[in-house]
Amino acid sequence: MTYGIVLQALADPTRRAIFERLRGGEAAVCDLAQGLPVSRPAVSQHLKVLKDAQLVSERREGVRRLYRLERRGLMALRRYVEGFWEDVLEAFRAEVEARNRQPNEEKADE
Amino acid sequence: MTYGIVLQALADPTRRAIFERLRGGEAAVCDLAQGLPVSRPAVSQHLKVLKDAQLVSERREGVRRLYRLERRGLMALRRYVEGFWEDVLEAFRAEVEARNRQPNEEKADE
DNA sequence: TCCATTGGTAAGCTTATACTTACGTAAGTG
DNA sequence: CACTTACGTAAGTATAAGCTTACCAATGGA
Repeated sequence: MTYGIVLQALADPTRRAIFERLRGGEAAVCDLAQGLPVSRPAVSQHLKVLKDAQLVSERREGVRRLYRLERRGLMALRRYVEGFWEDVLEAFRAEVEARNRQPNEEKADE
Repeated sequence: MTYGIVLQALADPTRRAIFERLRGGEAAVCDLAQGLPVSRPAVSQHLKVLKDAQLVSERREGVRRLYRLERRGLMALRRYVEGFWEDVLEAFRAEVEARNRQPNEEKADE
């Protein structure tokens, strides 16, 4: 049920840019803000959203706060997508099979 | 690059409800609207967004339009998530390994 | 202690978005 | 040919969401 907040968090392009930037390892807020077309406070706000979605975590080091990827959020999203994917594949297989069985009578029972 | 529109489409709870409802097979717009707390036109608008994201497809049958799950959109999202997931796991493994190698000198090269 | 760096938060603005009602259209039915 | 059913779209509105500037707290030198 927590994948909703994850999807919402990743829906924003700026937030995705931050998230994907952290693939390269942890980074401080000011570093993230550089290279983005938005202000540093905006980045802070985005990081809060990502953190609430458990997509990133924070670690203090002196004055700086280093953000890194956090597995939980992505894991939740992954579970959701994979589960759905299985269903879709299964439905697809069933449909193909049904079509092969009765190639000329698709609407037999309607 | 098309996963952005998919994420945005699935970010909305009502849209997710429609999407998940279609797990059970194809359904017409009016059927979808029943069981949702929004009007039928709202459902139509949501379906358009889902269709643009290639998460659903449409089929006409008489007056009705039957919507069903479409694999492309979910596939794009799946690729994105899986790729990211691999990276995260890899980073995690590398970190654990580094920690095991030098248990008392985490900040050796800083 | 004073100042610089870092970053979170508040307040306000502006745009995006999800909703509504009203309307037009296409396909079946008497 | 009316009439009904099922939908999409247009127009308008209200709330959400992302951005900005201004401000405050905490840390680390000089």
